[in-house]
Amino acid sequence: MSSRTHNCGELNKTHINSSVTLSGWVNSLRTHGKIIFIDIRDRYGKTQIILDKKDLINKGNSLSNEDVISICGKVNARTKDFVNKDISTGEIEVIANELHILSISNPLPVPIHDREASTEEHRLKYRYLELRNKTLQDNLIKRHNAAQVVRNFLSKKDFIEIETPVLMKSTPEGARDYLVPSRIHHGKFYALPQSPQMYKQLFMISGLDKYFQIVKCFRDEDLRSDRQPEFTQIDLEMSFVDEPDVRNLVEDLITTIFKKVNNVTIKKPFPILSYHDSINKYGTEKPDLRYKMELNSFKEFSDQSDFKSFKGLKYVTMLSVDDSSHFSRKIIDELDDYAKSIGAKGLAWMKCNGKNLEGGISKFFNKNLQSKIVSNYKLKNDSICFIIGDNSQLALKVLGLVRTKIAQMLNLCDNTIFKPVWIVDFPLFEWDEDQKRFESVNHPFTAPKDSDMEKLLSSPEEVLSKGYDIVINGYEVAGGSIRIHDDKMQKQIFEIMNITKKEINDKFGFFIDALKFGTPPHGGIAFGFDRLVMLLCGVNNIRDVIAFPKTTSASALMEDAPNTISETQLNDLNITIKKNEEDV
RNA sequence: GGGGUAGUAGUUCAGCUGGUUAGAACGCCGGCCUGUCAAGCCGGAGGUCGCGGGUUCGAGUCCCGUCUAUCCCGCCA
Repeated sequence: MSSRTHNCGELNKTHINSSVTLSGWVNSLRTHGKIIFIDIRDRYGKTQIILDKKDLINKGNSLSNEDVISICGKVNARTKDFVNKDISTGEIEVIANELHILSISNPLPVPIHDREASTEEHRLKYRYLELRNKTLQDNLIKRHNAAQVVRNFLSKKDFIEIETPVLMKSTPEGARDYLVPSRIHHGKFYALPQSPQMYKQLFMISGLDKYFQIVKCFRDEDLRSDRQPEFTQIDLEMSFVDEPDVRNLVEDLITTIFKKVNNVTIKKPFPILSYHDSINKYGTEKPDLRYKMELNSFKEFSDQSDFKSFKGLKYVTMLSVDDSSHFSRKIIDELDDYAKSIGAKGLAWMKCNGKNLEGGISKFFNKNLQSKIVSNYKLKNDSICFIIGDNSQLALKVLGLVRTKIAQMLNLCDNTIFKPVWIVDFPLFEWDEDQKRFESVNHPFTAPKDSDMEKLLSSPEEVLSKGYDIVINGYEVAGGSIRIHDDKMQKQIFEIMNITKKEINDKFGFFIDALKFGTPPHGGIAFGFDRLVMLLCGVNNIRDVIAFPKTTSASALMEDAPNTISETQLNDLNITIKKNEEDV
């Protein structure tokens, strides 16, 4: 009775006069007294059903949207005037002989066909209903397709997918771990993996020279529109490779995914940008190259001006935009507020009027200096310059974010265009002022550049790494490195990071031991799979490509997680919950 | 931890400088209707204005606090 001969999206002229059974949801209902139209829907499409027999009409009058029904009937050609070009089955309709009501739906708390017409709070609470929405279903189908392409592509290249533990050891470096208390070992905890980093390197030591996995990872940090606490990586590692080998493979993989899933051709090889250049030209290590608008050092000119706020500052950077007509005083003020909200002292500006500058801080620059600026930066007539100065790289960072904001304002972000870029030559370490020690920029297993080995002890801050990120349209889509495969070097890196011998031994001893038993040179990369799917779907929110996402406070509104647990459960784990001061 | 935005019917919103009984659309319930496809027409039900304080003769509206969602900064090796 509830079986179906066809889905709701496949009937067409070739099926005319056949007897069919369709099952699905009542998408909409149009009652006309002696005839009722029902659009029946499943994930494949919609089909119009006709009820014109008395007993069926009685039954049909009791239906409402989202009831689940099954109908048997005959496929009928629609006359020309009644063809519906908007749906795949629009040339036919099914005249019902039988109508079975399989399930009655309550009125819905969220509309299904218009996702915008409902707050996210509601949509997440009733996510299973929102997932009836076609766009969201299409996103999940695209996600599936991308995963299939990855598995096929890598399998053909002799990679094998191996699962790694989800309950692992907590390590001190990196993001905050999600922790799982042990029942058997009171007072001890497992950590959920931030990535399977050490396991995949151990596979290389095992001789499983090409590994990959599509795997959930967990980081207990605050969320963003492109960041969830649990997320999926395409993780891969290979032996006997150097940077170009990994880059070639990854470029092949990415172009294959975009071709097969979206039928988009991306040119190879991808451009390569050093970390240093990326920061100086775009103020970020994840530049969006769909638009140009590069940052320029302005220090040379600001130092000569009478503008005291900028004089002698270490970083003064300038961004020029061609058409100043988009920038009313109100818009400039908004950009200024934005720059201030993210840490700048302010956003200075000047407009180019032929050979001279006007408005904003232009009065602090004499005419001679003004024309030098115009010719030096080849400023176009009617362009506008935005300038930020600071004694730290914050100036670059903020102007980089202003650049992104302006691009959004000017609609320069076309989601059907994909501009990948490799970011390379990262520093190996950065100085952590709070902890007064060096920390890894990537992770502590990243190899230093061969040419920088001598500087490792004398000036660690100058050492570059064999790390690489791939950025597409301003999203960090993948990151990886060539790893250290020498135990002494690995130990040395931990020592430079001022991790005590005991801690190295406790946390990483097993791993450094493993490196001693014949470790091939190896390297790899991990993709943020959710972000990749975001790009494929043309959306800018990670929740739109995850079936059951978390909110920005890391809770699940539908099932209400996280939740409190019973005394019994706590007792099993030998855990007591501390009372807040206010509660006492 | 910090900043911005939002919270009024099942849903999305309106509600002016504080002033009778808080409105609309969609949805829901009842009725009419043989060609609609966001069907149409008539009628009806539906509200602790997120929560807690305060100011006031009077608060959806003003003030303070708080919660939730969202965007951003910090954070995310």
